[in-house]
Amino acid sequence: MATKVNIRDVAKAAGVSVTTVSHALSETHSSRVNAQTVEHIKAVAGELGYAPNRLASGLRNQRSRILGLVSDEITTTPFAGAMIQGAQDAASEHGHLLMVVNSGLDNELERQEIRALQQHQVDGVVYARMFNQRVSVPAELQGLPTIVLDATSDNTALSSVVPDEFGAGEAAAELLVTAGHRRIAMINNEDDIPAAHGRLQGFRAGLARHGVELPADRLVTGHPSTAGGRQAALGLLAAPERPTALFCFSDQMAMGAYQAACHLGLKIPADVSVVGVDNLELIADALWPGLSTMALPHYEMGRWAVLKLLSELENPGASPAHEKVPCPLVERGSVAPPKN
Amino acid sequence: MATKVNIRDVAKAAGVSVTTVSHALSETHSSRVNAQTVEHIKAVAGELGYAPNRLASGLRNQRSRILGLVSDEITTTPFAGAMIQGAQDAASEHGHLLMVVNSGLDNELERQEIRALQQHQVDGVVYARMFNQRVSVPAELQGLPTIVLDATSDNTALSSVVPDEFGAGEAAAELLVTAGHRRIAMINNEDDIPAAHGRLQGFRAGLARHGVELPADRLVTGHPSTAGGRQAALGLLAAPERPTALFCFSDQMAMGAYQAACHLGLKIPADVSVVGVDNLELIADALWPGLSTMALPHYEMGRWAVLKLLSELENPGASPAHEKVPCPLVERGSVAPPKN
DNA sequence: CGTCCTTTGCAAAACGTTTTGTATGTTGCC
DNA sequence: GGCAACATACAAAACGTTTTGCAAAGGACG
Repeated sequence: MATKVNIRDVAKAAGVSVTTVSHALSETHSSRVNAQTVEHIKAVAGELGYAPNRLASGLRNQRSRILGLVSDEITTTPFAGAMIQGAQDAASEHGHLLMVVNSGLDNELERQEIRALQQHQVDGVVYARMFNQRVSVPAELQGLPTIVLDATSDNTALSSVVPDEFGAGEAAAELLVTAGHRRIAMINNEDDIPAAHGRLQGFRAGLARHGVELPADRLVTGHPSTAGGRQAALGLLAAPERPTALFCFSDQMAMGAYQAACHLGLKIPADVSVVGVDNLELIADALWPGLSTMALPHYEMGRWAVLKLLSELENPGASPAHEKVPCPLVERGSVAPPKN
Repeated sequence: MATKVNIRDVAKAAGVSVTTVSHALSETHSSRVNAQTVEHIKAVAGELGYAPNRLASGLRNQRSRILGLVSDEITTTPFAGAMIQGAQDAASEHGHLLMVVNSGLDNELERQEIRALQQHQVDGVVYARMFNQRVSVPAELQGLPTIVLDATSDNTALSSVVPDEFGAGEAAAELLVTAGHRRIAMINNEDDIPAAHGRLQGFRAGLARHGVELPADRLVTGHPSTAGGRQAALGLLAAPERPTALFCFSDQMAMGAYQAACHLGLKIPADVSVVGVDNLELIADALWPGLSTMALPHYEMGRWAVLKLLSELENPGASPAHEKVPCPLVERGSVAPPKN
C-alpha cells in the first residue's frame, strides 16, 4: 500500500498509454490530449493515489526540485528556525523541497555536506549565516546557483540578503528621541561585524537628525551575551549623569541591562528605557516588562533567498540583487519618557 | 564545470567499462574486479571529481538515501535546532540526507508536506514534536518506516523516543534535598501532558525517598511561560512559611521565578534555590546567577531517532523500541543550601 | 595437450519518468 | 470522393546508475 503505483499503472487503469498520462498530467503538454481524456486520467490517477516519482522525473529533466540550505550553526541560535521556516515555506509553495545541512565551524565538514547536496542534484543552494557577516563562499559551490543569506559575499556576483541594520539603528534612535530622551547610550557588540557597524551608524544618524549626540563615554562595547550587556550597563548606569535610555546591540545584551537595572534598584522603564534588537520571543517576551526591540526579519530573509534562487533558476541570465530587509519595531513595555 | 562528469566519463578515462567502474566503487562488489584496477579507477574518479548521481542510483536501487523529518513547529521553539542537528548528524554519518518539513498546526498542510516527501521517495520519516505529548501519526505515513520523536504514538508499533521525564524530576528532587532543603515547592505546567505528569511523579518519588513531602499548597501550576512562572512564584514566595527551593517545569518558568524573587527582594540562591528543566542556553546561561537545570536531550533524541530509523531500514523485521533518554543535570549557580 | 575451473571484464536490462517523432483516425475542403 | 490538414494517441529513446548473466582469458590439473 506504499508508494507503489506508477505511471504505468495509471495508464493501464485509464486504458491509455503512458505517454498520454504524462501529457495529461503535465501543465505544459496537456494541450496534446483531449480535455475529456485529461479529466478521466486525472480522476483515475487521484483514485489510485498516484504520485509521480520525483527521482525519476528529476533524472529525466535534470531538475530535482530540491534546494539545499547550508548554514553554519543551526543548534545554537534561535534564529535558525525562522530562517529555515521562511525558506521552507517559499520552497514548498513552488513545489520544491529543502535539504538542510549544517557544518558548525568545520570547513572540511562543510565541503563534505556540499558534496552530498550536489550528489543529490540540488538545483541550487542558499548559503546562510546566523548573523550578518562577511563571507567567502566555498569553491565547491562554483557553478551551482547560490544565494547568500544574512551575510554579504566577497563575490558580488552572488545575490544576497541582509537585514537593514542601518535602518534598525535609525528607528531605535527615533523611538527614544521622540519619547523625550536626550541622554542616550548604546551598548554595542565588541566585534566589528557589519551588524554592529550598521546599527551604530544608523543610530548615530537617527540621533543626529534631532540634534542629539552620542558622546564617546556613552558608547560602550561588550561581549554579545547577557553577561557582556550586564557589565556594560552596570558601568553606564553607575555614571554620575546616567543615561535615561539604552540601545542594546541585541536582546541578549538588553537582558543583561535589565539585570543591571534590577541590581542597581532602577526600574524599567521609569528610570531607564531599553531597546534591543532581534525580537527573540524567548527573551523579549519573557522580560518584565516586555522588551521593545527591532525585529530581525529572519523569516522574510529566508523567504526572499529561496524566491530569488527560484527566479534565478527560471532565467539564469538575471543580474544579482543585494537586498536589505527592513527591521520593524516591536513595541512592548520597556520605553517610556524620562522621569525628569 | 558543474557536476557534469558521470560514470561513463570515468569509464572512458580509465579505459574500462561502466560496469567495472560501478563494481570498483561499490563496497560490496569490489571483489569482482582486480585490486589494482580498483585503485586505478578510484584514482581516475577522484581526479575527475566524479560524484555519483544519487537520483539515478536511488531510482535504480529503490533507495533514495533521503530521510524526512516532519515537525509541528520549527520556528517558535528553540529546541528544534538541536533536534534537527542531532538527526542531521546521524544521517550524515551514514550517508543520508535530511529533508525537513514542518506543518505548523495545519493538518492539511502536513498531509501535503508528507506527500511531497513521498514523491521524493524518502526512505523513512521521523515524526517529531517539540515537547513530549501524545500523538496519532497521520494515515499518509502508513507503510513508510516511521519513528516518533519527543512524543508517544497511540500506535505502539512505531518506535518512539522521549526524555526520561520521571528521572528528571527525581534528580531535581535529589539535588535539592541533598543541598539541605526541606520546604520545597514545584511550579508545574497547567497542561496535563506527559512532560508535566512525568516530572511531577519523579519529583514526588525523589522527595519521598528522603521522607520529604510535597503538600498541596506547595504544588502550583501555571501557564508554561515566564509570566506563568512569575505569577506562580510570587504566590509561593509570599506565603508565611515560604519554600526555600523551587523546582520549575521549564527554564522559562524558572525565569519568571527569578523575576518574582528580584521583585520581592529575595536573592538567588541565598534566599531561594531554583531548578529548571530544558537547559536552554539562551535562558539558563543568561540568568544571573546561572540556572541549574535538567537538560532535555533533544540532540540525542534526534540522533537516536535517525539511527533507529536506519536500523529499521536495514532489517525491516525488527521490533519497535520505546526509548527514554536521560536528562542530565547541568549545574550553574542557582542552588545552595538554605540559609537557616 | 585437453579439460575444467577461476578470475576478470563487459553487454544489457531495469528503475519511472518526459519528450520527440511518428502513426492512426477524423474532419474539412475542393 | 480524394487529398490535405489536423487532432489524438503511442512507441521509443534518454536521463545515470546497479546488477545479472555471460564471455573471454588464464592457470591448474589429469
